[in-house]
Amino acid sequence: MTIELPSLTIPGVTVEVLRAKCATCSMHQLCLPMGLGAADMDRLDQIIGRRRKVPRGGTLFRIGAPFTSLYAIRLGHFKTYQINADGAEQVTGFQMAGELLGMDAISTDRHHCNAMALEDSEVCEIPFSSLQQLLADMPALLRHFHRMMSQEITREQSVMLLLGNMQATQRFAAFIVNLSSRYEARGYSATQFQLRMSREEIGNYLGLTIESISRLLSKFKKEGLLRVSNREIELLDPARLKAITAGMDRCG
Amino acid sequence: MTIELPSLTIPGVTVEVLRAKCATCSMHQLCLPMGLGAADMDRLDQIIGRRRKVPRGGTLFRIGAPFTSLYAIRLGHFKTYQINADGAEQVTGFQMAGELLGMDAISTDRHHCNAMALEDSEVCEIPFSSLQQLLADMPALLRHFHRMMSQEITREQSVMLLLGNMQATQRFAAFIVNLSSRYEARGYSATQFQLRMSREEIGNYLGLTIESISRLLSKFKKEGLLRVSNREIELLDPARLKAITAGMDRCG
DNA sequence: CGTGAATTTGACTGACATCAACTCAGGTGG
DNA sequence: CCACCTGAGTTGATGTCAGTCAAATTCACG
Repeated sequence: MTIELPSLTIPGVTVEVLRAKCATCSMHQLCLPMGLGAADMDRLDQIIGRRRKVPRGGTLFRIGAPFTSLYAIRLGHFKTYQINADGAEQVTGFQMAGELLGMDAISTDRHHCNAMALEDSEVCEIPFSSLQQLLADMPALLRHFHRMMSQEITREQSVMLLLGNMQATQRFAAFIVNLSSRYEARGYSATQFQLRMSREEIGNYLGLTIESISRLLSKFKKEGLLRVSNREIELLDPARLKAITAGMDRCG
Repeated sequence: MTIELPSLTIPGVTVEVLRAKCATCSMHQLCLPMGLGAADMDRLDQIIGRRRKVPRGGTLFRIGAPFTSLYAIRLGHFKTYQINADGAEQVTGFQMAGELLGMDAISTDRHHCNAMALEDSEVCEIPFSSLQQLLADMPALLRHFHRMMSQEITREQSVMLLLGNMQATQRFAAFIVNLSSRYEARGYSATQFQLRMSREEIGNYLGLTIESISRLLSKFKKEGLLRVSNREIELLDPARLKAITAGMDRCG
């Protein structure tokens, strides 16, 4: 187990999490926050299934596929998306290393969304049946697992808020700020990072068109909020971006 | 324990659930689907805390309040809503008897949304610490609890789909169809029911204005899809409504 | 009944979508 | 090395769906 990451910001609260990771996989999200003893940690390590590489554009699981495992992202980025009855996609989230995929499939034993790698990525498979047995034995792990599912619920609620009553500018600022804080939590720069997703995917996620995203990027650039070069982004005025996110910025 | 409800439709799959309910409370959602033995059922009954009445317009819990219990709705209807940084509300869901409230609070031990009764209602308090102990002992209950949390995740994903890429007409049809199937699952009429929420609350939930909702109701009425009288609604052409929901209806 | 709140309806407006043309980056092959 | 190609992204002109504003109507309740 190696010390690695500083702290994780959960909407509203900052918790000390992700401080180390398993030797087997980067499962910060399952191993860590609850101070498991060494023996417990071993048991957890043992149920972690095979690692799996997913190439850029590759699919980790599809809607309707039987659910057997959760997936912890070791490396890379994913998007999850739903397919409407009329065939339209809706991106429901972007996931990065240290996050857990597949929790929506527990309800019916089938996946409810597709998960696609945005770049060459690697995941750890966690057979859910094994995990369940462990959960029954390890209250701390159980509690943490519940926190993770709950966190996914609150994440989605924020997206509902975003889609339901924010304007385009506010949505986009919120998106940038969210990415920024997630990279920061992982020990990366909060002000400089690469967008792993296309403008189209961002637009789809935010309920906007690709043209709108492009215009918003230009606007933010012009206003000195961002430096943009292709998918490389630098936040020049994080405070103001946060203000826009919060709807406290009326001039933009 | 009394036999009561037929079956519950989860998006995509129909599962036999909710077949009976506890004597203590109408906790279909926790007691039922996993064939608990009588002894287990007793233990579950014992941890159910006091019943609590919430009058119309009353608040069950507020954003930021410490999390101690989940709440099973015995009777009545609730709405949950978030408050934006700039004070705007966003309704994140409408809940009815047999549904569980408060799961979003597990992640940080604080509530992330407000829950307000839409009519005089009654809930059972389920102290989460007691529930956790039970979960460790009863694998079937544990599995079911996970299903419920997962179901909330998929529910929210559908709302994201709705807000992210449906048109007003489609959103509203989806809303009506969703209510209809939930009432049907509870043994009530699928074609005739009361809207417990105001036009404003519907609009807020669907990312539309109260005027738009009003116009949509009128439109559906004119097209012979609905009969509407105040908050009383009758579905005259459920099949066509479902078609609109699915985006398969281009004439509307 | 009467009063205020909720809802409906209509006219107008605006934010974002759509359509279309153009630019640019990165890869391929001559 | 450069011409070409392709797909991603940008920018501008125009259209439209739903929002805003305002007034009329209905409903709920004392």
